[in-house]
Amino acid sequence: MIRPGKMKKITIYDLAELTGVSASAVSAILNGNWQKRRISARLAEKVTRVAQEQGYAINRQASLLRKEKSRVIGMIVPKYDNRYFGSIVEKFEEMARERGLFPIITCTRRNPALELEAVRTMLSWQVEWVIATGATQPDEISALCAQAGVSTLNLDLPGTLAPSVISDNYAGAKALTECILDNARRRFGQPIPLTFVGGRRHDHNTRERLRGFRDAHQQAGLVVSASQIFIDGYSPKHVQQTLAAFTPPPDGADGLFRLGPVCPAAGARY
Amino acid sequence: MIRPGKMKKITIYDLAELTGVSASAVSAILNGNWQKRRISARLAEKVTRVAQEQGYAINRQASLLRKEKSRVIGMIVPKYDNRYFGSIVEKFEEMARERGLFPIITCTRRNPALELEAVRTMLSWQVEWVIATGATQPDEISALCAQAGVSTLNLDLPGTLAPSVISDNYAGAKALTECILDNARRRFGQPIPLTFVGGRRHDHNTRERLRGFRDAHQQAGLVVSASQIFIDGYSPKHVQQTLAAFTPPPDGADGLFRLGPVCPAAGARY
DNA sequence: CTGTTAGCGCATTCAA
DNA sequence: TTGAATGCGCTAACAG
Repeated sequence: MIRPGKMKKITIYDLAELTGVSASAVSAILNGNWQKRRISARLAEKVTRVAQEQGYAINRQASLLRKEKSRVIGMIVPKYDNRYFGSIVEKFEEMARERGLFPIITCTRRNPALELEAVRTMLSWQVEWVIATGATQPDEISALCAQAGVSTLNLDLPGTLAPSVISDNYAGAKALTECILDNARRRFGQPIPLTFVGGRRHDHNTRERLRGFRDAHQQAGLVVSASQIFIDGYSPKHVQQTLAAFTPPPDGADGLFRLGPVCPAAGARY
Repeated sequence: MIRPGKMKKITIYDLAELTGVSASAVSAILNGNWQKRRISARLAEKVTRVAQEQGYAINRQASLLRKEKSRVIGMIVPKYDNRYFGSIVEKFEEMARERGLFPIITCTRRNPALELEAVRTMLSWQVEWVIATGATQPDEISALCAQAGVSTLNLDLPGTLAPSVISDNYAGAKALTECILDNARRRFGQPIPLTFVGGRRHDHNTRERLRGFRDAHQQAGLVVSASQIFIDGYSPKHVQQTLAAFTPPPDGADGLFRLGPVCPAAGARY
């Protein structure tokens, strides 16, 4: 078991002393601009080797303080514990790394206050961009970031102050509903209205899905009554409660499905 | 649509000028030690208000450069896109926040090189602790961190250089196997050997689960042959290939299950 | 080719 | 009660 002592962290000055070069030369070499400064390859190699040996790690704080660009990109996301957002986050991280950016991600649990706090924290870390995924208050976030000269992008839920990238929840829900209604018709000889469970009443995606659900019914000549709509949140607990209290209406509407998020990463399958 | 201009970020010096106080007083006030410096409440209130109005956000880089503790904690994790690790990450973030720590998380995809690169990056961000979750090379990570005076902890996969927190995969797999063998005996009147699919050959957890699997068979008087063991990785693709090529052995071993991770967050259910 | 210098924004002495 | 001075580690400009 290693007992990490309070060893002072090694700096470019230590490296300079160890190699007999100036600190600025060490900095240039370690940043890869040694050719620009026409430093000899032999020297560059030596410094690099010593840095390696000493386990030198640049101090990002000091480096960023001096530079004007941070190359830090932030993302807020409602949940990690979720295939949809999990894959978004994983891909985001990969893409950021590919572009030489440092991603910082915060899970904000659909909590408006937490979202803003997380964004404020990101701003204090000098992020250059913020991706707000499934944010409950995308415009508040954009406004806060704009104040600091930081660009924002909305993902999954749209806002009005920044570009938004969203799935077509309307078309997805409509296509899915049509498909199930068709199946029901084939099986039972008549169209049977379905029941809508899950989502959040003020959530853009839920509204879009509900709209698709309604339109598909209407198209099939069916009427959707309020008793077929259960919008009580996404959590399994809420849905379970809804289902426990559920009694199929007498008119035969016993088709039941839960409409969850459509996952673009996996490709939409209906 | 907001067009974020290149507005210069506001600093404590700007705030000092705006309020007619010195920068050091602003710093003290914004950090909550204004009473320690016996600054008048009225002044403190004024500075706080102006800071709010101007949307001031402390520059963490500068702040951390000056202080000796960063209160940054790092976690590496193999996958986000996974209920098990997703819930670990979410909880980790929550607990870090509760303690006033700033969590940075990196998804390393069970890639040893990526793991070390991620840890090096974390060190350059001055993390004070690193949690290595499901790391393929926990000891390399611990050594690297120890060199920088950073403490490590292994989660899910054990190491020898740092404390390790792991699930009891042996007991879990044994109990599960026993249960299925018992069911099979009840149903078919005789014990039928099972087939083990998934996992990684050099993975501690896989070995433990396999050990439990074997011991449960032995206890039931069954012999486990190599043809019953398919350890080809965790990815669905690999498992699918294995299953496609799978032909039940003639001795009746057609019981088949996939042994995945045990999820402590959800409670182990057998 | 290489070293010296001057901040980046902040927190912490120390002096007033 | 308060402000001026200092330096954290690094990079960029400039002077050799």
